Amino acid sequence: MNEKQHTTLDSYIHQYQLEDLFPASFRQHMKVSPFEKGETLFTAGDQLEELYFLVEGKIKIFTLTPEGKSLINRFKRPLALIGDVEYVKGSPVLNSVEAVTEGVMISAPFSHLSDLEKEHPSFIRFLLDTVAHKFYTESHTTSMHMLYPVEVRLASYLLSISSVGEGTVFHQEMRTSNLIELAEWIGTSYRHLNRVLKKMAADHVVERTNGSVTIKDLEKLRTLAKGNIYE
Amino acid sequence: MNEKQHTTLDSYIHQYQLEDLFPASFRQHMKVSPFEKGETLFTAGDQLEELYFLVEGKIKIFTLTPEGKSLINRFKRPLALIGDVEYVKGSPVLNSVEAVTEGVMISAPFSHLSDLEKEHPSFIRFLLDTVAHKFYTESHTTSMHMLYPVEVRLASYLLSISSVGEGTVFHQEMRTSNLIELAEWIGTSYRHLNRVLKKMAADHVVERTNGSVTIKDLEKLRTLAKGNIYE
DNA sequence: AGCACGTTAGGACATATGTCCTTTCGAAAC
DNA sequence: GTTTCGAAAGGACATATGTCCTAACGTGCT
Repeated sequence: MNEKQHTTLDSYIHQYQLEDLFPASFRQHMKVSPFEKGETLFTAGDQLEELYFLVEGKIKIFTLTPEGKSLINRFKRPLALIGDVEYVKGSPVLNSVEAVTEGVMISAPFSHLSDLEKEHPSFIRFLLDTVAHKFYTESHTTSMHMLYPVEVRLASYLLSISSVGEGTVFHQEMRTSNLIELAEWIGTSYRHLNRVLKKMAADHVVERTNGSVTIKDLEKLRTLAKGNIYE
Repeated sequence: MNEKQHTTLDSYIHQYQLEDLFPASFRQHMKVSPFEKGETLFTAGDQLEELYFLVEGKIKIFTLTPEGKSLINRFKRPLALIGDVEYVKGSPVLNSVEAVTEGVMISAPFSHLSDLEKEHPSFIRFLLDTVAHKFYTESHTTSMHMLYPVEVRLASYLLSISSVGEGTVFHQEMRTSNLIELAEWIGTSYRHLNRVLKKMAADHVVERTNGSVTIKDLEKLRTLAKGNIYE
């Protein structure tokens, strides 16, 4: 590892307060890997050899069926772990991962992590916290996806991205880069998403202008979401 | 704790090889709790105080919506943990739990588990393994539920309960106690399940006699399942 | 301007799935 | 044997969602 990389690694570790997790002696095993927008980072079925930390950029985790359908499981921003479950279970990659923006990951080989576990049990606790949280949110969204129609899910999504300060409504745009992606995230077809959006627009819940969607009536949205919200 | 309970607790711990996890000194904090068939064990939103181990019987984990719909997340048989994620995250119970049969759970208070963590780090590793596995299966079934129609899910289910010895097909009955429960498990309405079953029967994939379903053509079933299988 | 391309928007139709209701059926109770 | 009751089976209809296709639109490029 060259000097530049070393410096970068340390600064990321400092930035995210990972000093306790990775003692200085361990960092020699770690790597810094930048990635480009749109790049395929991992493919379902891959056998991982390292645990990755997303420290910059945005990625999406998704499932692809043999028939070509895709379902976005979640988006991730720093600080996020990739490969934690795979490390623990020793199983192949469950979902594919793609870069939504450019970014950076730092990584540590599985082979050295088992040593780290022994010397720093806090690392196991860290993994446990991470995986438990993943399970919690996954379980929550699953129930929602299974039990409510697209309209409710869309309303929940819109609520979750509208940062509502006390009473003041900031009309926000969607965070997904486009409607196709949003459809994959909500778990429906683009066509159907469009249909539901049109209905919401007709009911003055949202407004569509120039391909962007703006929230008009937060209260109606809350009613539609039936108390559900993403994450 | 009386003598009887003590003996019972020890025998369960022995049976499931939990000796290393719970040193003798810790066992005084543990309880044995039998439960009846149909009993509601936990309700979503409860605040848990103990970690439970299912050591006998069968339970189901499910979600209830305010509208009364229910979705079965999974069935569990010994040895299974309940409350692991809640313990780690300190959050209220995510899903309701009901006893399918009578059974027994043993439990340990959260308050003492943090001590156990310090003295026996292997306990954390045990939790991590458990939660990682839960996440893995949850994620798998989620994708399947979102991406495939009921017919595929039903075929997968039937495959997963048909223990197929080399070439020999054991025509098995379903493990869910009835079709209503099966519908909740697959994530559809009873009516629709019935419809799909009828179609499968018409195609000679299964046979329905006296309310029980028998697998007739394993190969066709495999084709229908498209390589998916539960768990 | 004119073209290329990805995104947005929506019509027409097919399919998947849900809701409500009625009938049948078999086991258990009387 | 008759009654009772929950589960099985399915008809009729409504709704949710998917598929295929076409058109409009905006942005960047030539």
